[in-house]
Amino acid sequence: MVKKKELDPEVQEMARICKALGHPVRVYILQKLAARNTCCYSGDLVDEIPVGRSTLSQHLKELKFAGLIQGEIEPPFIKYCINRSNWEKAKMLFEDLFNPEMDKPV
Amino acid sequence: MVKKKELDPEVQEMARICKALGHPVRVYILQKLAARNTCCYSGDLVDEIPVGRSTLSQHLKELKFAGLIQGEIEPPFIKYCINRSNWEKAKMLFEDLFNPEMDKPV
DNA sequence: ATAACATTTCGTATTTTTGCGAAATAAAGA
DNA sequence: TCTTTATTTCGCAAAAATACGAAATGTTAT
Repeated sequence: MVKKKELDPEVQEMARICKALGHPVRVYILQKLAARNTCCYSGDLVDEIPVGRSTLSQHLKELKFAGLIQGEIEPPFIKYCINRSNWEKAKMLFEDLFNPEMDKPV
Repeated sequence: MVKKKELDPEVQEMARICKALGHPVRVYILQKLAARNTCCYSGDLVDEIPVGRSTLSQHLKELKFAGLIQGEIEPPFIKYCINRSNWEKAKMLFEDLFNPEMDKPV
């Protein structure tokens, strides 16, 4: 009898990351940062994304809290970029999900 | 001036999939189905997951709606398994996100 | 037909997420 | 110091997600 009361921490972590990715604005930001391997500024993003400044700020905050991006102050801006180490961890989690070893016990 | 009013459909799709993955129970189910390349039944799952039957049913419904799983009736049960074609599509979306071509235009 | 079983839908309550504008913060320049 | 600029926090409202038990649905077995 596998009467679990809580799900595996790895499962929790995966869900946490996916939740952070679960909004078009946040996907857009991550896609941009990941693809160009560069950084961006809140002020630039607000011209490309259909949300107000404060809302965008909240999305950035969430991505930061989830560990997927990091921001450093570069006056007069705040420069955001991918948090590489966590990004790699997330990448591996997704790779495990989509390319699992098929020989697990029943 | 790239004054977008709506984000790219691909971005929307990605967010939709991530949202479906953004809950521990749903991650658990998908992980199980993907890893063992097999099917499962609502009645079995309810013993491993700390939620009630109706709640589990809703999560399954959401995964089905998102296209990630499919259910077929196999009386007296309903057998759920991965929707392989959509699963491959999702896999590719994540691969693109994590392994982007770095030579995109600025 | 009716009883038993597996699962879903319904109604509802609680919590979380999303979004905005106004006000706050912080730093740079006049 | 007083603006200006860039961004965040606050306070709030609206919408969506989560969870549950009760009732409904549909199927199999008696």
